[in-house]
Amino acid sequence: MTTDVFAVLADPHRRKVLELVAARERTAGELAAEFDVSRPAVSRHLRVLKEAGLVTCRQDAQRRIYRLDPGPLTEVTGWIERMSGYWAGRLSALEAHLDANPEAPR
Amino acid sequence: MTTDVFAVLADPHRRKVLELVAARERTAGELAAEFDVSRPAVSRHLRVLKEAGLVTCRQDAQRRIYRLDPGPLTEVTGWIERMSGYWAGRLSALEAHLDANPEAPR
DNA sequence: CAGTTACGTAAGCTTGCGGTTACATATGCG
DNA sequence: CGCATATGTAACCGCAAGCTTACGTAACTG
Repeated sequence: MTTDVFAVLADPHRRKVLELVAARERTAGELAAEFDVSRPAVSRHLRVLKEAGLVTCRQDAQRRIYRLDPGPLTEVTGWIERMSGYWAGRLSALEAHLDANPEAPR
Repeated sequence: MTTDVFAVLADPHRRKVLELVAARERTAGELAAEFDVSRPAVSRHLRVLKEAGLVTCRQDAQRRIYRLDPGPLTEVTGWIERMSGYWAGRLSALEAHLDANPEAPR
């Protein structure tokens, strides 16, 4: 089971599914109609998204209605923020260095 | 050439490279030493990262020194923010509906 | 210049992922 | 109950992605 959110987001079809369910919940059929690939393929993507916790699914008669759960996305934003944090720290170190060695003043 | 930032971030090795260069720039050899895979494998990851614009590379004698460029990450954060925006809109629509039909008041 | 260091590239192999077709399951309907 | 609708599962296939080994290429070093 692929539980890595980054890997799940790597597929454009899955990202489009998320965009679609972000606005309003949709049935599997409605979602499948938006893609050029076969319905089983979409069904697999939905399973992957569900396993990753990015969508939830409730049943209404024969239909399965999918809804976005943006929770796991915090793993991504958190990682990027940490990166940017380190990056900012590195930059300020560079600035300190440039301040101490002003050979190319702005 | 894979220019899709999401796909580039899908690989854990590449994410670790980014984490490593986020703190301070590193040579290809330093980076390779941090992984259990062969050096050519790391070299390929570096190429992918470079093509995606996530790292830059300058040469110092025989060494290649890699540095983070967080710029392309905005594509990811932007996408997630848009998602969250739609999500929030959907939520407020739900809230409006609940306000208009208060059959389960809080 | 010959040897070493530090990398990247090429070629080939393997595996995993996404796709399709065919089938199973479950619910509503007459 | 029998049929249609809606959807997931199974089995199989092809290809792209990542890994490895072997080799090519600069640049420093004595």
